[in-house]
Amino acid sequence: MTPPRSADQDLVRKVNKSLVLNTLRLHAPISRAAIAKLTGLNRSTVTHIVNALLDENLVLEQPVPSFAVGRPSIALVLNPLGGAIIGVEIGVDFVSVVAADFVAQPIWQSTQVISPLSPQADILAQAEAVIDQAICAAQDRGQHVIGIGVGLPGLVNVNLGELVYAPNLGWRSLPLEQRWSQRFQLPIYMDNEANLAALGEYYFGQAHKVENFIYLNSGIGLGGGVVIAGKLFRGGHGFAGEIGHVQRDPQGEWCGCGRRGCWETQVGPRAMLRRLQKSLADTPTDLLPPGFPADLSQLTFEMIVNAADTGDPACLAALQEVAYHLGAGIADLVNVFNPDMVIIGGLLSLARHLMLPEIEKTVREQSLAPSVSQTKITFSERGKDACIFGAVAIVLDDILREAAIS
Amino acid sequence: MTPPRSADQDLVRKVNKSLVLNTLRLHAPISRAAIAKLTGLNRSTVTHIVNALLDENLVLEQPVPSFAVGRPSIALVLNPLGGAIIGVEIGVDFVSVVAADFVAQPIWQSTQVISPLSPQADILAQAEAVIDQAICAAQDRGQHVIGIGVGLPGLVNVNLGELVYAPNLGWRSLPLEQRWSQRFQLPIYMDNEANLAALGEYYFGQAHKVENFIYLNSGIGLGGGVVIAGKLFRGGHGFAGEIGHVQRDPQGEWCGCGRRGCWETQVGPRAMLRRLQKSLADTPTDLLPPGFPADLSQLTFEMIVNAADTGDPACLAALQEVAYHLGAGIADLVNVFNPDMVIIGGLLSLARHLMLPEIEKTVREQSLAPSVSQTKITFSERGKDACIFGAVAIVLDDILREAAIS
DNA sequence: AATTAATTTGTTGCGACGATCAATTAATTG
DNA sequence: CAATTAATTGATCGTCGCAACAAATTAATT
Repeated sequence: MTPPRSADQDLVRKVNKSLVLNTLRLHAPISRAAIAKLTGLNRSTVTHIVNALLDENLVLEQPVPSFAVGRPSIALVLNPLGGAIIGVEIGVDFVSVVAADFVAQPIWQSTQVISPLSPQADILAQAEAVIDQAICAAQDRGQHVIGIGVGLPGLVNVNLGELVYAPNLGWRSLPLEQRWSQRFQLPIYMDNEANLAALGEYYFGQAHKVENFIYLNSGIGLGGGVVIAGKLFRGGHGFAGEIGHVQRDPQGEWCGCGRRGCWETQVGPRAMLRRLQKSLADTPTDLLPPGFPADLSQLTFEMIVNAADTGDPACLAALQEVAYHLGAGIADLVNVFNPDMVIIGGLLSLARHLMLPEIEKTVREQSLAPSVSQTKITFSERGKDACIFGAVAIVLDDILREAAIS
Repeated sequence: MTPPRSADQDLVRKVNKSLVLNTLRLHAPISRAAIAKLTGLNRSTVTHIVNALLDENLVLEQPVPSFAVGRPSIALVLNPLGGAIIGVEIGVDFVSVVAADFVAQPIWQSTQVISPLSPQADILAQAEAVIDQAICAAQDRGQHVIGIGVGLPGLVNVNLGELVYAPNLGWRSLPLEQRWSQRFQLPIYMDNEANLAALGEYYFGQAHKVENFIYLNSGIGLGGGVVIAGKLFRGGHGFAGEIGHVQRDPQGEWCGCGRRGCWETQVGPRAMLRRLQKSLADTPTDLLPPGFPADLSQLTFEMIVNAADTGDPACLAALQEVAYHLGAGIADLVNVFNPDMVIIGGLLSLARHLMLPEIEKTVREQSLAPSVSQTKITFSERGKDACIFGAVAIVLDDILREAAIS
C-alpha cells in the first residue's frame, strides 16, 4: 500500500483483482472483455487490473489463433512462472511437501516418513530441510515463491499462527508461523487438515462452485471443514468444525476427549478397527475373514474393505453399521447447516461403493424434510493429496479471495 | 437505480450508506467527522451520504449546544419520523403486531389471541386487520411505513417468501410474501421465530457487537438462530439452524420428527412437562409439589420453576437434568460453531437462576479445550418480545446491512 | 488574556471505476 | 462476393470516493 488508502476502497480493489485472477484461473485463455462479462466488472476496470497484473508478471498474453469470433485477440492466461507455492502437510507419521506453480500444478514433491516419537525439534528440522529443497526447486525454475501453506493435525489458531494442540503428536502451543516466517522470510498460512482439505475440494475438487458444503475428514479421528458462502468457517476464535466430537450416544464408547459416544467413536476408522478387533478376538485364525492377518493388531481399514468386497458378512455388517451412523450424523449436520454438499474424505473413502447407498438412505430418512433433497453426498476423489493441495489452495486463497469468515 | 450502475459499485454504495446509518443509530447525536472516524470512511464520502439521507428525510440535523470541542457543529440524529416498521409475529395461539418508528421505539402494539384450530384464512384475515390498524397508527403520526417483518413458527423459505411447513399450525406451502406484498403494497421480510429472535438480540439485545453467536429459542420446540460474522446464517437453501432436532440419544424418547432422542425431547419445555406429568401421575394430590394443580394436564413450566424455587426436590432435579442436557448440547454446538456467545431464550429463561450454573459447568467440562473459555453463555432478557423485535430488526437489517450469508 | 489542543468543515486535485461511442476483425449467411 | 453478426478493443467523459490543505471555533491550559 504505497499511498495509504482507506481499508474500504483497498478491499474493493483487492476483491476485484482477486475476481479477475480467479476468473482467469478458471477460464484461461480468455479475453479481457470475456473476463469483464464473467466477473460483472466493467471492461475498463478489467483492463486496468490486467495491465497491473501484466506488470507484476502474474499474467501472460498468449496469442491464440482465432480464439473467438472477432478481433484476432491476444488471450490472457495465468503465468505458471508467475509464482510458486509451497504446500506442507505435517501428519502424524509423515511430512509431505509439494511445490506448485502459479496454476497449482505440482513441480516438485517429496514425502518423508517420521516417527511421532521423535522430539519436536527433530521433526521440525526435518520438515524445514524438505521445504528448503522445495524452495530451491522452485527458484531453479525461476519462480518466485509466494508463500507457504501448512496443514497440521490438530487445533490451530489461525490468527496467531500457532498450533494450539495436536493430540496425536503430543505438541502444544507451537508458534509455527512466527518461527517459519523468520526462517524462510515468506508469508506462512496454516490451518488444520480438515479445513485445508475442504479448501482443496473447493478450489480443485468436487466442491467447485459449491458455496456451502461440509468436508468430513476421516483419518485418525474425524475432522470437519465447513465452507460457508465460499469461505472457510472458523468461528469466533478459529476452532470451529470439531464435528467428530459431537456426542451422539450418551451410552456409547469412551472417547479420547473424555466424553462418551462421540461421533468419532461411532464412525472413525480407528474406532471401527478397535471394534472389529475385539469382536474377532476369540475367532480361530483359520476362520478369520480372507486376507486378515493372524495378529489382529496389524489389521488395517483397507483389509476390512477388501474382505467386505469378497463378501465377508462380518466386515460388510461392520461397514453398514458405520454407514448408518455416518448417515445419522450427516442428517444432523444437514439440519444444522443445510449445506449444498457433504464430502466424505480420508480413509473412509476407500469404502465409498459399499457405504454410499446406506448413507444416502439414512440421511434422507432422518433429516427434516425440505432441505435434504438438494443436498448432495459424495466421497472425495483425491485420497492423501486432499490436504496438501488444500495447503496450496490456502495460499492461492489469499490472492484469489479473502479466506475466512470472521 | 436511475442510471444502471454495476452491481459491484452499487453494493459498495449501499454498504457505505448502511454503515453510516448503523453508526448513526448507535452513536447519535454525532457529527459527520465522527461518523467518518467510526466507519473508517472518508469524511467527504460521509458528507455525500449524509446529504442524501437528509434529502430522504431519514436523518435530522439537531443543533446541540457545545456537543463537542470545536466548531459549533450541528449534530446528526436519525429521524424517528423517517419511517415506520411493522413487526408481526404469528405464534401458535396468538398474533402480535407492533409498529415501531425508525429508531425502533414501539409506537403501537397489539396482541390478539387466536385458536390454532381456526382455518388458515381466518387467522390470516385477523392478522391482516391488525396490521392495517398498525399501518394506520403509523401513518397518523405522519410516518411512512418502510416494510413489514414477519416471524413464523416453522420452516421458512426466505428466498421465495414462503412458509414451507409449520407443524404446530398445520400449515404448508403458504406464499405469504406474495400475498401480503400485494395486499399491503409494502416490502415483506419473513423468517422463522428463532432466526428473528437472534437478529433481535443482535440489534437490540445482549448480542450487540457480537459477531458470532447462537440463539436457542425454547418454545413449543427448540429452535436455533445462528449469527455468523454479524449475519444470519441460513445455509444453502435457507433452512439452517434446526438445532432442536439434532439426535443426542439413539435410545431416547421419540420425537415428532420421527427420530429418537432429539435434543428437543431432552430439553424442550414441553418434553419436560410431559416427563414430569408422567412421573407424578401416581403421586397423591396432597403430596404434589406446592402450587401444582390436581389436574396435571394443567401443569405449566412456570409452575415447575416456582415449585423449584420453594425447594421442591423433584422439580429441582428435573430442572437440573434439563440443564445438564442443555449444557451437553451446547458443548457440541461450541465444538462445531465456536461461537462467542450462546443465548438461551424463550420459556427456559424463566429458570435462568436455577439452570445457569449447571449449564456452564457442563459446557466447560464437555467441550474441547481452547474454545470454551471465551464463549459466554447467557439467558435472554426479553421474553416474548424477542421475536417481534426481531421482526422489526429484519426490516432495519435490510437497510442497515445485508442480512444473510449466502 | 493569550496560547494550545482538539475538533469540525469547506475546497481542491487525483485516481479508479463505469458507461458509451467508435473502430476493428472473423465467421456466417444470402 | 457483399452484407450481417458477434466479439473484442480503444478512447473519452462523468461520477464517486479519498487525501490533503486551509480555515473556523471552542475547551482547556498557562
